[in-house]
Amino acid sequence: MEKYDCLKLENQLCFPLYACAKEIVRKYTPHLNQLDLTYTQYIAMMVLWEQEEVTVSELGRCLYLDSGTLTPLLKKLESKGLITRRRSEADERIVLVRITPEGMKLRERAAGIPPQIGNCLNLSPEEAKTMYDLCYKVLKCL
Amino acid sequence: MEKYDCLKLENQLCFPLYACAKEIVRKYTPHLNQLDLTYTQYIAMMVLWEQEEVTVSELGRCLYLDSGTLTPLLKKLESKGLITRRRSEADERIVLVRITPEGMKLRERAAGIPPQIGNCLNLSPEEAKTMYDLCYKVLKCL
DNA sequence: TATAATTAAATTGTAAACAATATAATTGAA
DNA sequence: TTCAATTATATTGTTTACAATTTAATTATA
Repeated sequence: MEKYDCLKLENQLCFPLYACAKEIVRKYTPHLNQLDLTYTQYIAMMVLWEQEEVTVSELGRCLYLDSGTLTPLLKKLESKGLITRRRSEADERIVLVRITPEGMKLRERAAGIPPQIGNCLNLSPEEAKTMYDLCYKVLKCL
Repeated sequence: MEKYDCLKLENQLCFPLYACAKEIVRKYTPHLNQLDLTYTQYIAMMVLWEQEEVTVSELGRCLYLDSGTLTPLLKKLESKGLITRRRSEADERIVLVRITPEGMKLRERAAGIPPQIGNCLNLSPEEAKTMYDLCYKVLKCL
């Protein structure tokens, strides 16, 4: 065990994780292009397909993103007519993000995507589950 | 099993992977700031600490990055004096990236970082190994 | 009640990422 | 040999990401 072994790319856990995430997102891209969505826009829509209205900060907690990322992204989704943004009347600091009927319609077409990605990952259901659990274990303790 | 279940964030494998990679990179940031490196610059340096000279495309294959990302990044590292860039004489299309003594010096300080990250991941060595293997399994089949 | 502290979003600035395209050098085929 | 394909890198344009800061609203405290 040499002094600098821990600096070898092949001994890193973070690097394959980083590369893997990046490459899977790239796999999504051609499918998402058909919906005119980027990956980040897509996961934001996922939250809204489940929950008609959320605040920007709730969305940020769900997606591990901050307002610096979300504000321009949400403006983009708004300009496409998929969501609306309005200040809460009860607390003017809060912006409420709501999905539009147009946005809800996309769900149908989006539902075809995950199975197609799943198929090309080459993992057994057990392996996928293991990976899923390990990711959340890391995320929980940051 | 409902029609849209596959669109729930909690049923995605890609999302936790994406979030996990992002959050770990964020963990690196304060340590890398002390070396005046970003994460991507850091993994590029990792390749060069192992291999004194590489072409841009070799580096891209190692890191799963293309010239659109690497060119500006390498110019940055060059401006910091950590690497040099020059065209190959045998084939003028190729750019050779070489680490400088200055760049080599950084290795010493960088060696302290991986252990600190490892400690806060909350994974057993076996879990880390499993995750590592699964990432590479996915990467291999893209 | 006045003011300090906190909170929520937005803004600014920098870097990363990549598709698409451009440029230039090299290789291959007619 | 000439010109078409290929290869390597660079450039352009868009989006992502985030730290740091700003603005505005709300809450807590003196």
